[in-house]
Amino acid sequence: MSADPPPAFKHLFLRDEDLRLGIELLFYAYRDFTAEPDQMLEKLGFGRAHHRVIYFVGRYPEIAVGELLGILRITKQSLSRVLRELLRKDYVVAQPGVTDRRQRRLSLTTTGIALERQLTENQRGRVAAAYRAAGANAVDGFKRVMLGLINETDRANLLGSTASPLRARRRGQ
Amino acid sequence: MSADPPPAFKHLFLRDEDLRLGIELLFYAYRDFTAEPDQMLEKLGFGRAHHRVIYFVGRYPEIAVGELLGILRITKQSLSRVLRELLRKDYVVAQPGVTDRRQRRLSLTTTGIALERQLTENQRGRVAAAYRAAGANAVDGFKRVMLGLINETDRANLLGSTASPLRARRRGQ
DNA sequence: CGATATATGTCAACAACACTGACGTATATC
DNA sequence: GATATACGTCAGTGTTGTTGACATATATCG
Repeated sequence: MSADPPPAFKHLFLRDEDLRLGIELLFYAYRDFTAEPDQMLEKLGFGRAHHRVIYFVGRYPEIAVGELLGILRITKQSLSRVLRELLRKDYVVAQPGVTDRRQRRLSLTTTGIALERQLTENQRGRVAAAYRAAGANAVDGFKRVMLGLINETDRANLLGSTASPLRARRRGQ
Repeated sequence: MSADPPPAFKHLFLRDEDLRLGIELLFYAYRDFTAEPDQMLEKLGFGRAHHRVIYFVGRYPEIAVGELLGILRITKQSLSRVLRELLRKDYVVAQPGVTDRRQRRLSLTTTGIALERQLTENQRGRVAAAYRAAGANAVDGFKRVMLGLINETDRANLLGSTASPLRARRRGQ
């Protein structure tokens, strides 16, 4: 057991505790935020990766594969496995791009939309409850800090919320 | 393309966009928050799971295995693999509990503390930057919303920050 | 004291999801 | 026509999670 810090370092100590709290909030919030949707997905034979794809395809209809990769930051091989299932089971459809026919532009089917709604409902409810409990002022602060935690590239994109998904650099090959 | 919502639903629409933004902030923040430490860990032959163990053992020295499991919400078999490596490579030490000698109470070694610091430094810096950019008021709001996203059990525990890790129900067997 | 519960560990098998490397095809673009 | 881009596949591998079964030491209760 170490003694309390001398008064001169009190500020520094508090700041460190504060930063640790921030780190932990991220961990616990993400853990609890994903737990229930994960359980729902399990019953359908899907995993969290499927959720992410369904979510962002729902968010940006007609998104190109490359754009999706830029958001998820995974390799095309990883996406491929998940996406193939979603296409085969008719949750997602792909159609050639209009201006660039090499692209496969992804959208949710009616089934996909239903699933997306069901999955996201839980998270939406959780966010709504937290917003309500904290108040509008706190929500503003929440957003500002969260944006500060996110890399430049996507930060701008999230602010102009109607904007199209930014083309971020992909990983690997 | 659907038209703008009629004025009567404007509020509802904004609210929905707002909740979606909340969901996405969580995703992007967690993604970017873990990316750099993950890269560092990779060089040491460790993964994110190792980081989590090192972090929480550092946070709660002499933590019992069961308590750690309650925080991480994984099975003891999952923890075992990671913990064994950390013990073998002398990042973590275990000593029998004083009052209950069945327990193995975990602490970081000097090496472990050094690694923890190195790993967390990045995240601490990220949080510090976000806090600084957003301002003290926003930080308060951030904490309140984040706490609202976390399940009851751990919420109380996070507020009294000097408290010992709560004994949460474990999963599986 | 003996029965039972608890804290922890191990072995084994399996699944989800990430990665690298290599290579193929169609379409754009210079 | 050459080259770059968007995308896809096959194959192999590693980390991290899961279940199920079983073992050991210590605590606790009747």
